[in-house]
Amino acid sequence: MAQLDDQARRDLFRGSLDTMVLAVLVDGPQYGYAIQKKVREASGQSVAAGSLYPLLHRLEVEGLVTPQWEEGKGRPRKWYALTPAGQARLKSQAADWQAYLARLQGLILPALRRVATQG
Amino acid sequence: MAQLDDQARRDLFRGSLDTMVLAVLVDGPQYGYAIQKKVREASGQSVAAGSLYPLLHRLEVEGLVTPQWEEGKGRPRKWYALTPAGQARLKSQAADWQAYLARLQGLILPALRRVATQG
DNA sequence: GCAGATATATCGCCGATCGATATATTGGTG
DNA sequence: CACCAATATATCGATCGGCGATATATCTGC
Repeated sequence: MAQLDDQARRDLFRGSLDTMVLAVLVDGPQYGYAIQKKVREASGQSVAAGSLYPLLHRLEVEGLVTPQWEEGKGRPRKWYALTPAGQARLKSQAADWQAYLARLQGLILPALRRVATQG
Repeated sequence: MAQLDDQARRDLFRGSLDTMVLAVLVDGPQYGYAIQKKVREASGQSVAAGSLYPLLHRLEVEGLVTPQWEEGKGRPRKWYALTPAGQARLKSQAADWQAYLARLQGLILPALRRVATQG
């Protein structure tokens, strides 16, 4: 992927970051820092800590995830687990996302082909 | 597609509306109201006029589209044509979008399958 | 005359994402 | 020991795009 300018990178995540985080949690509880790395690996884009932690707080307030502090060595970790409501949300949100993508592809893919032959 | 709440619709568009509008213009110049309808048909989501017209002005300021007033019966129409810069932008932006999508699918599709079997 | 579709435009509000910053612990290097 | 990088969570203000509301104007049909 080409290097995106700041605004484009910002806007790419909009609409999909919530879903990505919920999707990461399907395989079991994760803590913020690990989620950040997983999202980065999956998307190829860095998520700012200033985006992720407020997002996790929002998901918690909505009852989609539940936190669990882990005391141990180093800075304590806050593990987040998907609630049943979170699973339901992921299901509908990811389904909506798929439907939206399918429609967009019907517009963008032909446009890409046309512009490739023109310019 | 299920009915998206306001915030979800806002965020979905935020990362793709520019690209959609540029894609619509690949097939030739269009005026705002017609673009609005085409985007609605393509995406299944309504674009607010208060989103579209400022967006067209931004694209114009960036030199990605050029306007042309059409005098005639009824309210005059402002036709927008894709510039070479606009074509180039569409090309790179749509390509970035494709790459990003491909990566996301690798995360979200397995998650959807897992959550479907769980709950 | 009046409602509704067509058509463009602007305004202030909202909120997600960001970079910067703070805080704290651990491990490695000089 | 001092210092830095990585790990780890958190908050703040700035930014900026999409939104609903509103304004304006023309045409058609009732």
